[in-house]
Amino acid sequence: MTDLRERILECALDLYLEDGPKGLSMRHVGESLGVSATAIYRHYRNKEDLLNNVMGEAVKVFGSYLFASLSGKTPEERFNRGGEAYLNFALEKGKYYEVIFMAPSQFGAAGDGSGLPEALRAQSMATFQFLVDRVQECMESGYLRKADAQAVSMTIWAHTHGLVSIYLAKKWSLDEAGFRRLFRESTERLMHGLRPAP
Amino acid sequence: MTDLRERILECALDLYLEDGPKGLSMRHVGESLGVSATAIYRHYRNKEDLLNNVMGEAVKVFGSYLFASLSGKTPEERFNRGGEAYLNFALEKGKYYEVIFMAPSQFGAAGDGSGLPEALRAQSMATFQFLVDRVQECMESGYLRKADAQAVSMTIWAHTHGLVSIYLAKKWSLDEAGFRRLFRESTERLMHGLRPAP
DNA sequence: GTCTATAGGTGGATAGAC
DNA sequence: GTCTATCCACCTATAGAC
Repeated sequence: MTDLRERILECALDLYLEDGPKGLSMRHVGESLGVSATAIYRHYRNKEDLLNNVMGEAVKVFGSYLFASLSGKTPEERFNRGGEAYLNFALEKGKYYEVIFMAPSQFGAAGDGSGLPEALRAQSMATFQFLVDRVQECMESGYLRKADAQAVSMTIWAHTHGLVSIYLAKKWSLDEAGFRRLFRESTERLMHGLRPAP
Repeated sequence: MTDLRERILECALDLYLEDGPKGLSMRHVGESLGVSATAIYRHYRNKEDLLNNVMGEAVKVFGSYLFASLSGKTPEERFNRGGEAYLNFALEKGKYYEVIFMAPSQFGAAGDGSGLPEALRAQSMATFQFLVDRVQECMESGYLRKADAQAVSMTIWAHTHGLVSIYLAKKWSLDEAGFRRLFRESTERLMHGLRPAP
């Protein structure tokens, strides 16, 4: 039996994604786990604290995926490993992906000053800067055609996020293997236009 | 003073996007509009009916945007007008865009057999087929390089949806004019790699 | 068509027993 | 640490007056 604290986090994530912040209920979490609702308060101060921990965990896990790709030896390798890390995170931790990148505009902000939506925004920006850095060094190494690295990064991120979010929203009937193939082919199609002319 | 029925729909849309299906409350809608909650039941059977009407309206409006682009005389024109229609819909009816294309995986399905999430899925598929048709005829006319029209369409939709959804989630600090420019430039960058070699 | 009153349900959070 | 009991707030929906 894993730690109750962790199981609460997992269950809260599911409820949050099903019905939004208002759909996450301490009682329901408790029922799902076979404990009373009040037991949760020994592990999390209140509902807001629980929700913040869900989002914080998502951000932490995503960071660990992306960070690993920095071990690549060349700009190309770091770029490609970064892309794979992003894909792996999306497929292995799809629910965390939804929390970080697919929440509707106001979703959960609630104006309560909890400050976590701000952390999510910061996370997105840091992720984007990571991509810009990879693109920049690939332009210097000649792997990508020289251009505005920021603008090219936007194109790449848009394409990547678009693929992943449409897949996670189940708007394509594809299994995971099929999606991995689509992801690679589509990315290759895009990158083909971004590399130096032969 | 516009029709109360319409104002209810608008208000319900806002509440839905802020807090999800559970965050939409008849009482709150009523308060926002200065009427009692029960007044709403003269216009909508119940909460589910109200929510279904919100989504149905979104789908209807989107269809009207897209349909207009069919008036183009050539494949290129229909393709480009379709892209503009999509962008205009996203910018002029951003909240409807979120309802149709940005709802998290389970959001609102609720297993209640209401059948509307199914209609949304159908709408996405119809939209995608519309794009495939445009791409197909552009390949035949020579505007696009011949290739698997379905696969190329996925790349294009992913890029387009990615741009729009990141913008609507306010993950880029851009005003509308800036985003329109970004959209055009980024699309041009992508299309450049999809057109026949000179 | 819109109101008030009301029934019946769900939810957050605390107090205090064990 | 987890429970039961409890309080109060908010929700959907209906009945019936106006």
